[in-house]
Amino acid sequence: MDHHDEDDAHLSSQIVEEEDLLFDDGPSEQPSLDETTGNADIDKITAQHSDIDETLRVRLAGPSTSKVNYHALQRLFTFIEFLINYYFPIQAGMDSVDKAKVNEIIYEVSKGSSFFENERKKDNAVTGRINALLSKYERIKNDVLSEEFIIVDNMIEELEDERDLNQCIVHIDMDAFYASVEELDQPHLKTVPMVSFAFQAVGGIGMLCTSNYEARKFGVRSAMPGYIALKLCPQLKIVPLNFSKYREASAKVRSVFEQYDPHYCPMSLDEAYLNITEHLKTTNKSPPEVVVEIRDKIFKETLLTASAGIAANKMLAKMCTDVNKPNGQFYLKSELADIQEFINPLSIRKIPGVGRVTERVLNALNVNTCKDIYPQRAMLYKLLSDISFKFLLRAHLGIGSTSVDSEYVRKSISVERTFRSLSSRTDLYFKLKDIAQKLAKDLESKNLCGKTLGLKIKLTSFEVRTRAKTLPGNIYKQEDLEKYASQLLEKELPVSLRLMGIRLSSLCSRDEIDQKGVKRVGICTIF
DNA sequence: AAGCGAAGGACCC
DNA sequence: TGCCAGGGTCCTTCGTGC
Repeated sequence: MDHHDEDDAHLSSQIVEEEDLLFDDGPSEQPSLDETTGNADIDKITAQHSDIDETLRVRLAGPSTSKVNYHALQRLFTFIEFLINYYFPIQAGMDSVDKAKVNEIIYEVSKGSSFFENERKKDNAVTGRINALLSKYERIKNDVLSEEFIIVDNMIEELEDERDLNQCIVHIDMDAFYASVEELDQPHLKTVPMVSFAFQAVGGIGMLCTSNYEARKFGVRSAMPGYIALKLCPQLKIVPLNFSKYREASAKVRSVFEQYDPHYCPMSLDEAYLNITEHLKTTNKSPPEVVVEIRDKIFKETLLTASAGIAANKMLAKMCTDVNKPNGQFYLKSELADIQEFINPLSIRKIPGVGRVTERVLNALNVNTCKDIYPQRAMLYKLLSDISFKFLLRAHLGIGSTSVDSEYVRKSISVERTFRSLSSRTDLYFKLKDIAQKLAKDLESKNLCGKTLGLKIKLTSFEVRTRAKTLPGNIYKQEDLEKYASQLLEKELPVSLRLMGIRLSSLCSRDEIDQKGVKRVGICTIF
């Protein structure tokens, strides 16, 4: 019916509804021990408490020399950070959890697995990146950088021109959406730890997609493998996913959004941005009053609660949603002073787009909160790429996009599947055929074809490889997908895989091409 | 010199 | 027993070829 329906196909494929917070602070944050402890073997950490305590005492005593070895300091820092996370992790929604025990269990269960080893490898790579940055930093840290300060300050002036304080943007996020929908149908689930699952690719109960608040008390979260969740909470009630129900609930929620902003932008089944500037002109209500009204309507329609953030742009609105979650909202006035006051104390991790890795990198450069960006701006300008630096600067200034619209242009389409480890040629090609078939079906339903074909494989070791080939013309048929993907796979053999995927990009509508797969170009576009 | 394709990652939901 | 998804976007780096 309305333009939003077209998005449903891609949005409904979204499985995980929440951020994967737990594992961020788990064993993937592998420490690299400093020279005194020899190597980076995490297994020794629990076994060497006395050594660790010694190191910890040294660290807590502060730097005793004026000459700082940043290389060693970084390793030490990572290590201490790991220790703190390991024993006292800060995790949202886990106030009543025995955090140490949770991480202990996760660590014990994951230890030694291929996944774990791969995470360790990735983490070491990040540490290498950080060390490279730090040695660059070492070279410039005593420079005055007056030129850079001037450049950056000019940049800030330019960015200020982008600032638009005249829009009222709302970010709305449903609370524990899938779990809450399940609780509507089965009220007894409200009082017990419960999760929904999907992906039984490799047997067992697969990956969790949502958890209710009871389950979170045990440290159980979405995007956690089921067997770990059961270790954390043996009485965990597991229910199957029921997408049609979530879509139904989502449609009701969206009908409310529609009333306040016909161009609202859905980000997933349970999340959307609205621009209520126009709506505000039709009422005497203040922005927060309007949002209360929206959330009330959502509740009346669905019996589900939502949280919201109200601010001058999308970035700020999203950050505001976090403040009073669940079932709450936060209004950030569109005044420069209020925005600065709000942004400054926040951890850089709260910036949408700053994840686990970027946080580590920035922390290593002494940037922990958004406030820290400003005094370090000249150094950051020298160390980071132009794009990354401007991204950070915008975040610090609280400048973000105010464009809310539901237009969505797909750039790529793909299908990937995980399975039990496979290595025989026959098995591999059989899987490839299956995946090509699924992709061909999706292409059919969306009337798309594309020119660049990509193969993705994940080895049994969890190493991921992607191979791509841009073809002379557009393809969409299963046989073609299979043919070109096979050529790419052939070069990788022999391998033992746990995942295969095919992606098609450089897309265009099938209506726009002739029989040879060549895109038709309108004559008038040439002249 | 600019542009593009390919490969690898970070991040988001 | 057995051991961590899938669908996207965007950025960075590198290499080749006009």
